Amino acid sequence: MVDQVSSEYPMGLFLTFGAKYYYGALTHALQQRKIDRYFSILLLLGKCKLPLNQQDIGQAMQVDKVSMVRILDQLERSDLIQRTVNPNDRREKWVVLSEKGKEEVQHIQRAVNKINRALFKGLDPVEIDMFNRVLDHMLTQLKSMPSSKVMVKYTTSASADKEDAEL
Amino acid sequence: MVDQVSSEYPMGLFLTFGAKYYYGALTHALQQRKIDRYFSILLLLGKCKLPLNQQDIGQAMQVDKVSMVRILDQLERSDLIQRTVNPNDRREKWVVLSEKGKEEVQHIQRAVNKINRALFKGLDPVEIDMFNRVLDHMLTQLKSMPSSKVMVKYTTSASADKEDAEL
DNA sequence: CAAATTTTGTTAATACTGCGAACTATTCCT
DNA sequence: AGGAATAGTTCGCAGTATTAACAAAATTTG
Repeated sequence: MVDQVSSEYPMGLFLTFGAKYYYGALTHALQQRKIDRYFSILLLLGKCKLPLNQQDIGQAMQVDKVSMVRILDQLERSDLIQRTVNPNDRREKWVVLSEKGKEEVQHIQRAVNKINRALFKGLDPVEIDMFNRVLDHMLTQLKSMPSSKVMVKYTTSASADKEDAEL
Repeated sequence: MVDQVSSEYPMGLFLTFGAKYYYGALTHALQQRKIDRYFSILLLLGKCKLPLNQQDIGQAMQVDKVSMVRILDQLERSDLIQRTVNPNDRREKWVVLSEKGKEEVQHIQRAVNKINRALFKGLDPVEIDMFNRVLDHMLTQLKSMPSSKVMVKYTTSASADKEDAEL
């Protein structure tokens, strides 16, 4: 890995590394559970009070509607979510967590909290706060730039884990 | 998009968003050039004084050796790199930029510099420095955690660009 | 020195994901 | 009422990560 964050390389490279390692760690932390993907979607559903339709979720997660169908099919097959037709607009389907889904979200949230804390271990709260604000600023700047579509896909493979260690 | 960086969600989600937007912007900035992928690999080849073999590159970029073959096949077909057998160890192939590759790297580097600067526009240099150090710290922490393999894939599609704007 | 093991690069087969196009059902618009 | 827009779906394509197996070369080991 390009061993240090440097302005000579695309910042996106280091963000990619971070994302990759992050989901690797999160998947590892949750490998005893059934769920191994779509953590953020489940968290979103757990947090949102208002019912969300499929495209709401897609927009929040930056996933196109076709992929969203496939993802929700999987989550529905795993009994983690349910789809119900919005009676006020019968084109829409509301997506809600099942009981089992709510259960899983608890575990996901705990793992996320743990890893998020571990990320910043040893840093000053001021630094953490500044990091979050700068990252926010970066995202805002990036969104304002002209852009070509880029897909980012995450897939996990159960094999080939690194040996265990303490979070 | 989950509208603000928050510790309630996996940090990896925001890193993913950033990476996605970043490469979208970079691809857009370079769409007049032939090359639309593997920017970081080309930059690495441009910066490294010592010759690199395929697995060196893979390790630096966190890409497995099979994928690296395919990527380098593409870059070689596009005349951006050349592979030569290391005479001291004839299993290895050294990967070097072609003349055309060196030319492209100039453009890539300019675009990267421009976008990296734009990311941080309006921020204090102290903040930028702190951001980089915290990101570095995060990567170090993440690498020390137990992990399952996670792939990150980037693909670009020329269509469906956002309308142009100033960098 | 010869045989076994390791390392580097490669190919083949499989699986998954994002995308565009086309389609249905429903709602909105005029 | 009729046409346009919207939400979700299906299908087929393209691109990529993974595993397994393999060849060639180098290293280790007995």
